[in-house]
Formats: sequence, structure tokens, C-alpha cells
Amino acid sequence: MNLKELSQTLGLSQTTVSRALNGYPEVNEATRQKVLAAAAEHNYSPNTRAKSLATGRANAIGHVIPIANSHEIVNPIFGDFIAGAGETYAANNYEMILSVTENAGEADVYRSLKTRGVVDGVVVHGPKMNDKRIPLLKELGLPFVVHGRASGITTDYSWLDVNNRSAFRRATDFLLDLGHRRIALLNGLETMDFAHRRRRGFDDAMQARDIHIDPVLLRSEEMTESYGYQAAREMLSYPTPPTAFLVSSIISALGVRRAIEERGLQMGRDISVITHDDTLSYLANGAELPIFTATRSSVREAGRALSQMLLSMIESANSTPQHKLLEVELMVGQSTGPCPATAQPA
Amino acid sequence: MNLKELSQTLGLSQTTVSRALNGYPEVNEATRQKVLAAAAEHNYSPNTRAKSLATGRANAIGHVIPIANSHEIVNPIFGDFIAGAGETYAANNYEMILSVTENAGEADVYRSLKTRGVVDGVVVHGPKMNDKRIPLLKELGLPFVVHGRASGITTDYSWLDVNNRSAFRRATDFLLDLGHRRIALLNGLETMDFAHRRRRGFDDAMQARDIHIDPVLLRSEEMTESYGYQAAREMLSYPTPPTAFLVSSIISALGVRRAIEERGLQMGRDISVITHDDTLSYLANGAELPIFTATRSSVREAGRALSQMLLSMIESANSTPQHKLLEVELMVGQSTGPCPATAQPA
DNA sequence: TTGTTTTCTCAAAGCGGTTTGAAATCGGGC
DNA sequence: GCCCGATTTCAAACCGCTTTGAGAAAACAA
Repeated sequence: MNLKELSQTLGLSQTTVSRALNGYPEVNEATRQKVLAAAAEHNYSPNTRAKSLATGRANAIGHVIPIANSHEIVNPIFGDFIAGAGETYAANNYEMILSVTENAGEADVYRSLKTRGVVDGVVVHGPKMNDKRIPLLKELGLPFVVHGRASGITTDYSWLDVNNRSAFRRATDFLLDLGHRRIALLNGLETMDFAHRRRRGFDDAMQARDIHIDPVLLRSEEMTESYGYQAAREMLSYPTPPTAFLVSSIISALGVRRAIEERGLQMGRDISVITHDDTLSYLANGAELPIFTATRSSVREAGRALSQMLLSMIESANSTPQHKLLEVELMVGQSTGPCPATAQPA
Repeated sequence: MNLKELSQTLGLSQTTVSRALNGYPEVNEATRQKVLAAAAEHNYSPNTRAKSLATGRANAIGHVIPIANSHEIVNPIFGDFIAGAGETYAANNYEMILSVTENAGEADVYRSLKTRGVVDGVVVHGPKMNDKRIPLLKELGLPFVVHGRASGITTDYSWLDVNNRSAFRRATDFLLDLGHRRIALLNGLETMDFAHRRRRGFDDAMQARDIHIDPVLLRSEEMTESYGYQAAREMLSYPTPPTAFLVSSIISALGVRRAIEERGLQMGRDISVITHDDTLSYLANGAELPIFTATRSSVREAGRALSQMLLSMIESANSTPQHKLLEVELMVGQSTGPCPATAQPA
């Protein structure tokens, strides 16, 4: 059933039917009701492609997720972010379009989404430092919001980020207050902007107390479980091992715990661990009693908020960049305790 | 730049330009080259909406992911599946459309995708027993492939599944061969078809050896880390605890390991664990030496294969249902060993 | 009654492509 | 030189919707 048929059934013109359905004021209320009833009865809803063509709006948002190559990691936070954004889209009759692409082809994907008119805007995932997608999207005139920020980009653009720097500074301070001095940082890839900021937060805290940062305790990799395990295992075998770990992902933190327990040590007593926790739905960090002390921020909530930002920018045709910085909670759990080494001399 | 402008630039008709670009034979090769060059130079690519409207094909596949409510779990395998499917779509110029929906509204989403002409086909995720989406999609005449199967549906339909029943039968047999008799099954929700089949594989093996299945060792829940932990912790405190766990997800298996180690036991020596492993990229089960003995099957590969199936069905307009049953490897890792209880009497 | 508003409805022109059916051009055979 | 078929190109119709600009009908005022 299309508009033409529906209007014929009703004995009205296409215009009137279209207006009635789209809530224009210049149509008699009685007529409108008749139209709505008929539309419901015949299960009519307008063809999206035709509608888009006529209105010039795609009613769709693109999410481009880069994957270095086919063996590469899919960021585990992705599912929850998408779930949050999807809620917004569903509520506003937008479609979510996902493009998986190799890193190299990314620019082409954005360009193509724009010239083919597939989307009204895009979400930029996983910003790197000096991310070249930002100038590209500006040049294309395609509305976008970045999930995170891109250090090194000096022009203004829209983003939603969590305060990674302050989060890791606080987490580090928390460990320092417990007497820890040899603190290992298992960070994400420091080409990624979020990891860069976390590193700075860590540095801030350490430098503020004039504590030497031992480079052998710093790692920066893709945040898998086995990365956490391998790194922790190796570090724990050092002559002077770290007494605490600060980890960028709960998944890697699981690996750290594995290494700790494998060594017969107890997390929270012998070794302290703080992790960042994106509150992934399937990896809840305990309910009342968190397993890990964690800097916590809901990535699903971020998805919801970011997509709302983007939609409102698009619908108001407002091109002045918007920003939203989410603060992070520091949840104290069972994985941290006073530094054993400093406790002894007392 | 649109087709009209491009053809004017070239001094040709729209028809000729369109034909040249789409590879029709009735256009002079020299003309075609000129057109292609001009298109590249002006960065032209046809507007998808207009093209879809004219051809009647959306060049898009829908993925509808149901989420019970906004606090509910996003299936962690989702990201990897999508990554696999996305590769296929990118290679074939299809768009992937994701709809996140509450369980209740699901039928409407499919109906709406169809009537609005948004997609050419859909992937059905997470089939339940007697899944009502299958008859619905048949009725709608929307091509689809189910990731998994739906026990109870007697009509034929397209699916791609892993052999869950045989996988869990083999895993159970493996444990039985090691002397284990009290085997706990931490399954997914048994309303989900895959969990139902795994349960049957487990039952098959146990019954074939006339071993009593103790209902207190059977669980069926959403597969989170804490589910694995809680269930294992509780069961290990039984007067006669299980000597082995068969777990439906590596994420829950991580929780099981946590419970085991918390109790001061060693996985693989005191307690055996076998898990299903979807080879999620960020949760690799060790490389050369798998942590867990596991029934293993790549969900990303499944995404690739399933989407290819769907596209070929759509492009060949072939409506005869296709099926693909992937076999599962049983990888022996460090988490299994002979049953200690039966070892002693020897 | 007539003229002026206001309210409602309509035909037709896009939106940007594809595709049909006809016309123009070309080369070759007689 | 003429005719025919093959090759290329074109104008126009169409996909299903929105929206403009205008006309018809109804309501109101003078």
C-alpha cells in the first residue's frame, strides 16, 4: 500500500493524505482522523527512500567502526554504546547505519556516506591524537560528534567525553594515599586519545608528589584479557615488583587478577588493583560490593547522551559545536588496600 | 554533483551517463572511459535514496537486536558477529542497519522495516524456541537468515548455526572420560534455542552412561561474569560439590574461575572447567596454550558466512531456504584434568 | 447580495536516479 | 548511391513521497 493507493481508497488527494499524516494544521480534524484510521487499517507507512528523497533528510546516523584488519579487536565497549544510542534513535525515528571498515578506507567511507546521502550525521568512534577524521568531516560539512576528544586538534568540534585525566589522577592519588609507590600503569594504546589523557592523569599525580615513574611499569596496548595477564605476570616477577596496578579496562583487569592469583597472591591485600569500568552489562563489577576499585562511567549512558546531542544539532541545524564532559565516579571495592611494603616498617 | 549536472558537464544525456557508470554494454567504450574519468574527478557517486527508489532495492540489511529493557544485557558476542557481517557488506556495497528495540516492539520493527522499504533482508539474532519472528518474516515476505535455529518451528527457513548439541555432548563425554560424575551445567537462558540444544547435548551424554543428573547442578541464566561466580561459589559449598563445570560462555567461565580460586582451589587440578568459546577478539582464550578447555567456534566467521548466505539469497532471488551447520572444535586447555575423587580410590 | 477572509483540498512540480522505446548515426553490402 | 541492421544516444516516464501555489468551498462582514 502506497500513498497513491491510500488516497484513492479514501477519495482524497495525495497532498491531503500526506498532510494529515504529517500533522499539518491545514487539514480538517475529521478528515485527519479518517486518514489515520485508514492508514492503520491498511498498515501503511511511507516509503523511507521516497520520503528521504523528497525531504532531503536521510533520518539516519552513521557509525563508522574502524578495524585495523580482519583479525583485529572489536572494542568491547562498542555493544553497550550502540545499545544506548539505539534507544535514542528508536525514540526519534532515526535509523542507525553501521559501517565496518579497515583503517585505511575510513576517509572514503565518510566521504561516501556524505555524497551518497545515506546519513544526516555521524558518530566518530575511538578518536586518536590529531585525528584526521575531524578536519575531513568539517570539510565535508557532515554533522558529527566525537566520542572522546582528539588532542592536537585546535579547531572547535562537538564531542562527548569522560574526564579521563581527572579520573586517573584521582585513582593514582588514591593508591598513593594508601602508600603505594611502585604503581604499574596498564594503559590502552597511547595513540588513542583516551589513553593519552589517562596517562597524563597518572603523570600528574605522580609528579605532584615527586615520585619517580619507572618506565618498566608502563605498558600501552590493545586492552585484552591476555594483555593484562601477560603484563602483570611479567611485572610481578621483577626483583622489585609493583605493589599496585592501574588498569584501563576491566577486561584487562581480569587478566591482572589471574596473574596475581596464579602467583598465590591475594588481590586487595598483597597487590592493589584499580581499573576503569565502563559498566558493560555482561561484566558488571559486582553489585553492592564491587570486585574492583574502579573509576566508573556508563558507556551506554554515553551512547544515549551523545546521540541525543547529535540529533538535536541536526534538527536545529545548529552548527555551533557542543561539548559534554562526564565526570567519573571512583568506586571503592575489594581490590585495593594499604601498601604492604610501607606497612611493615611502621 | 548529481547525475544531471555530471551529464551536462559531459554534454551527454543522463541515460548514457547512467549506463556508462553501471556497466551496460550499449555504451561506447571511449564514452564510458570519459564518463568514469569525469565521475572520479568530480567525486560523483549516485544518491542512494534516489537509486533505491528507482531500482526498488535498498541495498541494506537489517539487524534487529532485542534488549529486554534498558538495563538489560547486550550480548557480548554481538560486536564480533557484526564485525564479520560488516566485512561482507562493505565488500558488496550493502549498508548495515541496526535497530535496537525492546522485546515487545520487535514485531513492529520488522514490519516497519519491510513496509518502509528500508532493507532488502534481515538477520534474526538470538532465536528462542518457537520463535514467532520466523512465521512473521515469512508472512511479510522479507528475506532472512536466522543466526541459530528455533526448535519447535516445523516449517523450513534459512539458518546458520553451530552444532551446539554435539559440541556439548562431546564436552560432557570428555569430562566423563576423565572420571567426572558430578558435573555442573551453567547454561544460558534455556528459552534461548542454543542453550536448549546445549542442554540436550549434555543430557545425551549423561544418559548414555546412565548417570544421574542432579538438578541442583543445573543453572540457566543470562551469561554474565557474576552469574558464573555466584553459581560456582554456591555449588562449591555444597556437601558434595561438583568436580567439573560445563559453562556456556567464556565470560561466565571467568566468574567460575574466580569462585574456584577464591576457595583456594586450583582449576584444572581440583576442579575442571570446560566452556564454550566464541573466540571474541578481546577475550582470546590464550594462544598456544588455552586457559580453558573449550568448545570453540568463531562468531565473527559466523557473521561473515551468514551475511554472505543472505546476500546471495537476495541477489539470486532464491527463496529456497539455505542451511549451514558449523562444527565445533574441542580445544584441550589447562582447565581440565582427571576427577580427583575417582583418582583417590585407585 | 457582494466582497473578503478563512479553511480545506487539489494538481503539478520537484527530489535524483533507472529504464523503456524511439531516434540518430554509422558501416557494410548490393 | 541506397538500404538495412547494428550501434549509440536521447527524451520522457517512472519510483513514492513532499510541498508549492492556486482554486473551491465555507464563513463572515458590510
